Amino acid sequence: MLVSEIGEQIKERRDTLGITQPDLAEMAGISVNTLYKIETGQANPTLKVVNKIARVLGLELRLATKKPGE
Amino acid sequence: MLVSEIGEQIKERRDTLGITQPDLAEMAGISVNTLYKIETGQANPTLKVVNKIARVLGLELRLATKKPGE
DNA sequence: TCGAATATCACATTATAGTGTGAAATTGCG
DNA sequence: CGCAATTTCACACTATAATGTGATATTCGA
Repeated sequence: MLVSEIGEQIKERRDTLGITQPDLAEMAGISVNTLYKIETGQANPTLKVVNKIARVLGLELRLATKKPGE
Repeated sequence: MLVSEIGEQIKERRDTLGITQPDLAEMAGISVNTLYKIETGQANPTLKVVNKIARVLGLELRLATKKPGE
């Protein structure tokens, strides 16, 4: 999964939950700046930061075996 | 998924494939130092680095919806 | 058991992720 | 339309991930 795709997914999920960037950033304990950059694919975040965001969004980072088709 | 768990999973997979740290590092285009730290849970890697390693190991980073049980 | 391969570790340096500030766009609702 | 909330953005600064080097441990097969 590309970094930019992770960003899109985060934005999608955030919109679904009706949360603003400042609110999600606050809840995740990161800066709005960082969140904005991640969502727009301008960042290469660390696992910790992605995990913080994921937890708030009810998502989870996984390292899964890649199947040929996907 | 915790950072340390990602490291364990990477080491497991690497051992399964019978690849050495230097070889995996070389194939992934990162330093042995970085790989070692990730495997031993001493690092907080970026998505790019994890992706590089995952590709070589036939793994894939996913942001999945977390289910209540897990 | 001895030696080569491999893994662990410390340390200094470089590259870059993350923050803070403040301002400009954009969106959306009254 | 106006106005407030939200998002996008630039810039300088700080924190830290990643590298390079070299040395020490550990593993493991001949």
